[in-house]
Amino acid sequence: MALTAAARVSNSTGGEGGVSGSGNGVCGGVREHMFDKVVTPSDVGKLNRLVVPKHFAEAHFVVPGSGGGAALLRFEDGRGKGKAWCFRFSYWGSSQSYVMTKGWSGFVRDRRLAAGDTVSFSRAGHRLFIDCRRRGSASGGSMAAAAAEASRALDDVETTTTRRLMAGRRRVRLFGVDVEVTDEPLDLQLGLN
Amino acid sequence: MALTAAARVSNSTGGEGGVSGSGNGVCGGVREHMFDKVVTPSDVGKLNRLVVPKHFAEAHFVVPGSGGGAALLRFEDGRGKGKAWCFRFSYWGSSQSYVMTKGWSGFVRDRRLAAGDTVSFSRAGHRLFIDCRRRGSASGGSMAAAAAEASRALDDVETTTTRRLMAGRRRVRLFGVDVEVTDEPLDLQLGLN
DNA sequence: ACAATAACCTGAGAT
DNA sequence: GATCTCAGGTTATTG
Repeated sequence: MALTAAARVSNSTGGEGGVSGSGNGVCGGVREHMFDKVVTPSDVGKLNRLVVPKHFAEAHFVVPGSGGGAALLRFEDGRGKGKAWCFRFSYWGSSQSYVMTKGWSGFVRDRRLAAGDTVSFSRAGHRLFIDCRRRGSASGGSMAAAAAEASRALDDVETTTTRRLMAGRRRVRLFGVDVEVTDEPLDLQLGLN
Repeated sequence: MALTAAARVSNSTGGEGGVSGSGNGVCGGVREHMFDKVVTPSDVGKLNRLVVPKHFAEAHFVVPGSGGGAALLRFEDGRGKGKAWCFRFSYWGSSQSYVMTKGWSGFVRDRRLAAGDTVSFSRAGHRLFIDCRRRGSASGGSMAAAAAEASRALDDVETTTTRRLMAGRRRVRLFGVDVEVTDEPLDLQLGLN
């Protein structure tokens, strides 16, 4: 029952599940799209939290069984301005949903995020990125709208079928690599901005 | 980073800052006012906690540097009925504030404390007292309203001017005496009622 | 299950 | 304007 289950990347990788550390420097030259979400009024309102659809959360961030621990995730600004955002990512058992809490409202303010806009999450290796676009605007990212939609649907199927199997595992995967769970506060492990 | 920093009274007193152990028994014949607080709706609501203004907390209860530890404090009923209340006194790092938690709601219920009422903390040596009065009522205690006001103002000046100097000290003062910090749970040191 | 406790977070106002 | 404080929220844990 670790309250803050910090995730430290280990080298005990098994099967890597993406593009990483191939031809480029350390890792993370290739930017791959993870998922989009059209934000709701609640996501940009006074609740100060973004609900991350469960299938996306479990597919891309963390697998249940990690103790419901929280994580401080750092997302670089997708526009490449060097700016970064740290969000607290956790699971709310009461509502059975994954959320970004601390830090989220800052992003909403800064980027003037409004209901109907789309937030887009992507990564390059272990580097995470966040970006957004106005409602009604074209995808504009690395993926066409149709493809994104297809990908989302695929995610849905995949996660719903595997969720039960995954639940209860002790192993933790974060961003496609094996991680170990510790009790140390995350602030010491992931630098805040 | 001790979570529960217990305070044990030692005899290494330096300059004592009040009236104590003069002509009466052991100590604590003279009742001196510490501070008042007009309680907010939150203080008497379902949050079950009393926010203790930082300058009062640091001036009268504990000095930062003790590790943010919690303490179980025993307050005798100011009306002298032999009744006593034990409150958990601690620091909430997230909101940077001192609070009374466990036990507080019992006092609120028993004394029918309502928003706008005033809680008054005083002491006689090491014996702590708590009392309250209805909103709009005169001071009514052992001290005239004017005197209480003056005392309060003095407290204000003292604490605001010395706060910066006090912050970061290693020494700990509790109720006017030097104390040493331990990691033992306080429940073993201060008896509950 | 529920209530009490503990901890965390943030906006607004004061300094 | 940046920092500090705190009222009022929230979730989480415990019994």
